Amino acid sequence: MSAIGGGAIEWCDSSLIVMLTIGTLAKEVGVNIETVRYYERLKLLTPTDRTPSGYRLYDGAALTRLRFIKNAQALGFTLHEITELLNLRVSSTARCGDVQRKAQAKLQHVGDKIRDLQALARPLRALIQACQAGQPTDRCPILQSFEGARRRTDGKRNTTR
Amino acid sequence: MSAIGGGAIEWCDSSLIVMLTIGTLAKEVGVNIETVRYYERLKLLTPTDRTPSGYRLYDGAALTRLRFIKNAQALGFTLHEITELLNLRVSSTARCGDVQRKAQAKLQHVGDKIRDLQALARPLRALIQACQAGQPTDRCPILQSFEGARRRTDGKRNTTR
DNA sequence: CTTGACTCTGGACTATAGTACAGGGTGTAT
DNA sequence: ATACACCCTGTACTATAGTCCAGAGTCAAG
Repeated sequence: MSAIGGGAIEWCDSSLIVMLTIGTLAKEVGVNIETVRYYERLKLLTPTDRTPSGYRLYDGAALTRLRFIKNAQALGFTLHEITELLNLRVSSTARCGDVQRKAQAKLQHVGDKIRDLQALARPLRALIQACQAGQPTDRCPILQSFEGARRRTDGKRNTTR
Repeated sequence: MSAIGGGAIEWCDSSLIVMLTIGTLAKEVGVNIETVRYYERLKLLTPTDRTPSGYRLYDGAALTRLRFIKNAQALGFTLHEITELLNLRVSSTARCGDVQRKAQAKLQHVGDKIRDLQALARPLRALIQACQAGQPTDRCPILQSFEGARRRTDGKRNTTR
């Protein structure tokens, strides 16, 4: 069916490693090939290796990373924020207090999102119930989801520009 | 301080109603004035009324609606999806089965997001703990968040084009 | 040794979600 | 009556996140 096909097999210091070409990787995750190259431009996903002729090769870690990116994106994180998330790790070089602060901020952010989504789920359930009972609910019930004080945790929309 | 100022007051069938000008509304929610006008172009937020000279006027419902839009957006919904959410209601005209199907799909979508965010929170907490214990965790721990079968609930990325 | 599916680079194009004017009118405090 | 902060329409520009394409090279099968 294809010339290079499923997974190119490489011999690498006495262990068998399956490497994927860009097309296979993209199909596996369900994204466009161009998107993968775009992420490379952004330094978000670098090929594990290249063939002598210049073809990009990706290993399982790259696959996981690409899947992570698409998932985090569906949760409302920008590619920039995803880069930050992926760089969060306690390395010998990174300052620990720094990592901890960033991780805590992200955790707060994630917690806020979860609460907001739960708030959104409630009127949706109520709407489904009202449907079953045949009661019309004209004034849109979804609107009441996020009542009360506004947090604005994420410091976007900075007017200083 | 300002010419038109806080909230214009209007007398409307024997009840006092505070109407906001576009600038006040925008400041209240923390968005740009142009954004409000942009949402109007998209038919997402129509002014409640206009002054004789053509100034847009907004009531409390418009304020709630704008806040909802900004919140839903922070949760990863597109303006198009938000329009759909806001149109979800059981009206005399809307077919109930239809509304129920859409609401159920949205609820599923919301549930998936909550689960994914919870999955993302776990390694963040683990990272903070590892930090406190002073253990380096080189291979990025966040990556393991979304392991297992991929859902792809939202039918984006349709290759038929 | 050609054919077809695949890949490369570099640049142009698109959609979404705003932002930023320009040129002009409105409203009110001094 | 004029200054100043606000509003109007319309058009152009920006950032983010892709997506498409041209022209050329690569790889495996027939």
